[in-house]
Amino acid sequence: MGSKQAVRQEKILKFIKSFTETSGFPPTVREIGKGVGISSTSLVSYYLSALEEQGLITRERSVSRGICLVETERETSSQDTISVPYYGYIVASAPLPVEALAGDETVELSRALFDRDTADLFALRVKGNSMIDALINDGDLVILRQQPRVENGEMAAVWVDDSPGATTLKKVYYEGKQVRLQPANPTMLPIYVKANQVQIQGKVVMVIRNLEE
Amino acid sequence: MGSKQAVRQEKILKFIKSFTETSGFPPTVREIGKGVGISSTSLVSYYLSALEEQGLITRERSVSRGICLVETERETSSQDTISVPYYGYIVASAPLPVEALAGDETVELSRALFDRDTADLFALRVKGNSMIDALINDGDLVILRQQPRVENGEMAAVWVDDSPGATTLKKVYYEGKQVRLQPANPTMLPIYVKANQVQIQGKVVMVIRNLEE
DNA sequence: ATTATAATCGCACATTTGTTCTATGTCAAG
DNA sequence: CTTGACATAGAACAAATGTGCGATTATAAT
Repeated sequence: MGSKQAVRQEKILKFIKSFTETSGFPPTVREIGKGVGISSTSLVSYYLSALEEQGLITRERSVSRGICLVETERETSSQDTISVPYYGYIVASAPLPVEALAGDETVELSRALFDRDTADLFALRVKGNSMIDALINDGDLVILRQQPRVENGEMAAVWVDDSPGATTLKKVYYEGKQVRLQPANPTMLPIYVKANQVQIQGKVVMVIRNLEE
Repeated sequence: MGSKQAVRQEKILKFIKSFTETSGFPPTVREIGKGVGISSTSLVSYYLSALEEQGLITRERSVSRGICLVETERETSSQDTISVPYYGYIVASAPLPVEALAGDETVELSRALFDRDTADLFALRVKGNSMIDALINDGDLVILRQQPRVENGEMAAVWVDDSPGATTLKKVYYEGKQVRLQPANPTMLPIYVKANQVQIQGKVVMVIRNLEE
């Protein structure tokens, strides 16, 4: 079972992968040791031999950094990034052009971030801070799943046909003939509208805020 | 004109690429020499320096096989995910174990999301909603860049030595001998602490909220 | 407790490898 | 022809690095 050895081997594998990705070349025995908390080069070598035995890595004898990860099918075959179509900005003054700009631009995301299908996703960037009540700020990237209905309590991009004439991000609750649009921020009050006046554009599945650009 | 030097540099470049692809790690100076027909290590080093000057490769000083091809945009898109070490939760009761759990788990992210280096990034998951003032909610994944200082106004994970004894995410302003920790939410008031009482754990570069899991 | 086995460390050694310094060869411009 | 910049070797050296061995400690089985 999850013996200490197995855990460490896993740790070493991860380290090698991470190191190689960031540095451009594999780590040395000593670097691995430092990376995973082993203070003996021979022990690292010991584990490396075990990993080689298992066919998880390849080693060149007496060659510095002579370690090569054996890629698994999953990592090799299915690309681990997905391209999510980017539909531009979501503003509080116009409906979403859901079909219009299809395929124009895309946002690259790691597939590992998502559990379900990634086919019907699309992305929007938030303009203005009118959605701060949903913990969403100006410039945030919102990933949505295109669907006409959501579960109670899920956040969605909703187009309110009526007075405010705006698409916003709110938690949606179906309450009989009306719909309650609940801001994510609990200190703010909900809005009630008739069920036929709201149109679900998609369900919010992820929010990405980049502070560094 | 296609001087001999240019030809050889091209040859070296090709060799490095080919070698790296087949071996899984970059060649040594001597291997390059043998590969392109140069019998002097110093000459290879000489050309390598030239290539580095041109920005075509990256070299780590005194590191065996410390050569890294500078990837062109096209090639980059193939290996476009990075592994960010995941250091667990950030809670309001203990400092970050920044060094402790190195390499334990990782978060896979698309490199395209980042502009700068991705080497010194790490990830934390937010526990509790004590940081809702920073537009960050329970369960959010925060990507930080490990650095001891931030620019005025940037959001950082700060460890306040004093009374609250907590690590939180705040916008940091250096104001003489004291530091102003400004919540991201403009409706909340800042906290002032002495400069030597705060310790910057890292700068927040991205926030990822997954609503679907 | 005792024993056997697995884990772990420290160290020393032999290579490997990057760097540097000096010497030599090439070749075109003055 | 001389000069000087470039190109090339080669050797020498220090640092980096993989490997092997013995010793020690932990872990599990008896």
